[in-house]
This record gives sequence, C-alpha cells and structure tokens, in this order.
Amino acid sequence: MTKPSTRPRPCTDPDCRRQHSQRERVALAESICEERGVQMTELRRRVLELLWASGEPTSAYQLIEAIKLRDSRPVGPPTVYRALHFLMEQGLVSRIESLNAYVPCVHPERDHDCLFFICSGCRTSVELEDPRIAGLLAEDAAILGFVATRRTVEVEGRCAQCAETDAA
Amino acid sequence: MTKPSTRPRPCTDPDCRRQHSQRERVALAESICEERGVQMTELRRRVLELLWASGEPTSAYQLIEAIKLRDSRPVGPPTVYRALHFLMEQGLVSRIESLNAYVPCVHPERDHDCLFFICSGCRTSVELEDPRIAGLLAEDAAILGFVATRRTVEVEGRCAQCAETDAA
DNA sequence: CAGCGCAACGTTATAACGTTCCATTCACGC
DNA sequence: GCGTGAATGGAACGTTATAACGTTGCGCTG
Repeated sequence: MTKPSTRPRPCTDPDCRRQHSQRERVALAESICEERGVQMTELRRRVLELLWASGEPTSAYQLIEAIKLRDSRPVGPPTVYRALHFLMEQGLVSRIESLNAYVPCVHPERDHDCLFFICSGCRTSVELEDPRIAGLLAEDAAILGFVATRRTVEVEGRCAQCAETDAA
Repeated sequence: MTKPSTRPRPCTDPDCRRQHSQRERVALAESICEERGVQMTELRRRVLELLWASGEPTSAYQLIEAIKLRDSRPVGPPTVYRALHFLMEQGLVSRIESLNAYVPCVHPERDHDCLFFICSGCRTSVELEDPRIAGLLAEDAAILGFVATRRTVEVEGRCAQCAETDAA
C-alpha cells in the first residue's frame, strides 16, 4: 500500500541508542509529525536536536541556556516548556520525574511505556521497554478499579561502567 | 523469642490504610525509631502526623503552612525538608516524584518497594507492594549490569470512585 | 488585498519547590 | 559545669514551572 518510502524507518533493535545519528533521529521525528499532521517547527526541532546532542537527561533551563548560547537568541521558559509539552504529547520526548529533566525517546514510533535506568555516576539514562511490567501494572490497576493514564517507572543507581569504577 | 510486647504491632493486611488511627501510625513509627536508635523529635513527629492527617500527597510548602497555622510557629523550608529527609531515610515517608509531594508509608516496618496509584480526581494516592514488579525491575537491571539504589513507580489516573463519577 | 481566525511564539512576572550557609540550641556523656 | 555532636532556626538564594497577556505569521474568505 505505502509506496517504497525514502523517509527514515524505525529501527527494531531494543538497544539501538548508539546506532543512529542525531540527524536520523530528528528526521524520523519530522516524518512522524508530518504523518500525523502536526507541525515540527524550528524551535521544536531545535529542542529535540539539543536533547539528542546532550546525551543525558537535560533540564528545561539547560535547554534555555543552550539555545541562548548556540543560537544567540534568548528564549523564555514558557517557550521551551511549550516545545517540551508538544514533544511529549507526540511521544518524542519523555520527562524523568526524579530528575526534573527531559530525554528524547528512542522509539517514538512505538506507543510504548518506557522504563528508565538512571545512573548517578555518569548522569546517563537508558530507556527500556518491558511489556511484562506494563502488564503487571495494568493488572494491579484493574484490581483497584483504577483507570491509568500515565505510568512513571524510574530506577536510580549505577550503570555497569560506573559500578565497576566504584569497586576499583 | 521476643517478649510479649506492648508496643504497636505492624498490620499484615495489604489494604489497611483505613484500619488504623493516625495515633497508632505515629506510635508505630516512634517504636521503630527507638528500636533503631534514632530520634523521633517533636518536629519530625509533627510532620509525620500532618502527613497522616492530610489523607493525600502533601507538598513541603503545605506542611510549612500547616505548622504555621496549627502550631502558631513559623518554620522555614530547610527545617521541614530536613524532617522529610529523615522520615524518608527511615522508610516512614515516601516522595511522589510526579507531584513533588510526600506521603506517609503504610508499612514502614517492611523494607519494601512501593508502587503508587495516584488519582487526579480526589488527589488521593494508594500505596501497593508488588514483589513481581520489583523482581522484574531487578531482572532488567541485572541484564544491564545496573546496580539499583532507588525505584520510583507511579501510575496516574482515576480511582474507581472518580472514574465512576466521570462516567455518570 | 482587507479582514479574520488560529496556532505558535515572545515577554514579564510570579508561583512552587528545594538548597546553602551560618548561627543557635539542646541533649548527653564526661 | 563543659565539650561535643545532633537538631533546629532563619535569611538568602537557586531551580523548576506556569499564569497572563501580547505579538507574529500564515492561510482562508470575500
């Protein structure tokens, strides 16, 4: 049905964070927006690019600072927060509640519940999908008669590399 | 082994939030502190009492306000935050990351990973233990070589009662 | 092209949440 | 009493987020 497309295609590797360029990430996001009939504006793209470039959970105010420095144009908090809200609505960005910070989503094309492992050493975070956990949460919610709208699952600790460094 | 104790005993019912008075809750907390050789001071007890009295996740600044009103004594943010940190260390209180708010723990005597269901209608939160979820998180962490120190699992939505009201 | 509607963005102020730093008090063993 | 460490008090500050309101740009209609 769909014509052989030249636009970016989603990857299927569960641990593919390092396997795609930031350019590819942003291009995929743009094609998703186009498909949905929503606008990936200059500002929104800029914010998403900065999040991919950062490599770690980034606060709204760090983004404000980065835009001021790199684009020589000052933006206010509401401007950046609006862009973040849009990107979150579209599943392109997630908020890490325990850090008050934001990360780009690895698989925006999939409607997933993510799970974050956040390293207190190198400040990186790893996004994971585990449908079993989503299933158990749904089960527990059902027992309570609870209608879930949003799930937050975050694990803080030390990544393999930092844990090794600690031991040494 | 242990002598027949007169101090409060933990309850074993998983949904016992409404089955004990605030007084019993605080008395249990005190006995736990005594056992551990840490001090349940006046201020710390006051904060814990207020959290139990509130019935919903409560922000640090609401606690400051409540102490000012009810005890006619002004306390600064650092004072309340210190008490909250202490209570969290002792497992007597948990922080709800997605609300920047605090709740008293139902089963402080058990070293548990809790799971919160937070209703956006009546603002209440329900604490649950689900060892299966804790197990899966541990499993996923192990695969990543990740050493976990803290878990945050929060589900936002509508409780049974509010969902029913919505439907009507 | 004038006028309109609408989405996005800009600007200022302020609310809400949390910490640093330093001084003071209090409990407790000596 | 007296030193010592834990706990508290309080001012100032830092960080995160939103409210309120105005402006810009762009497509549509007449």
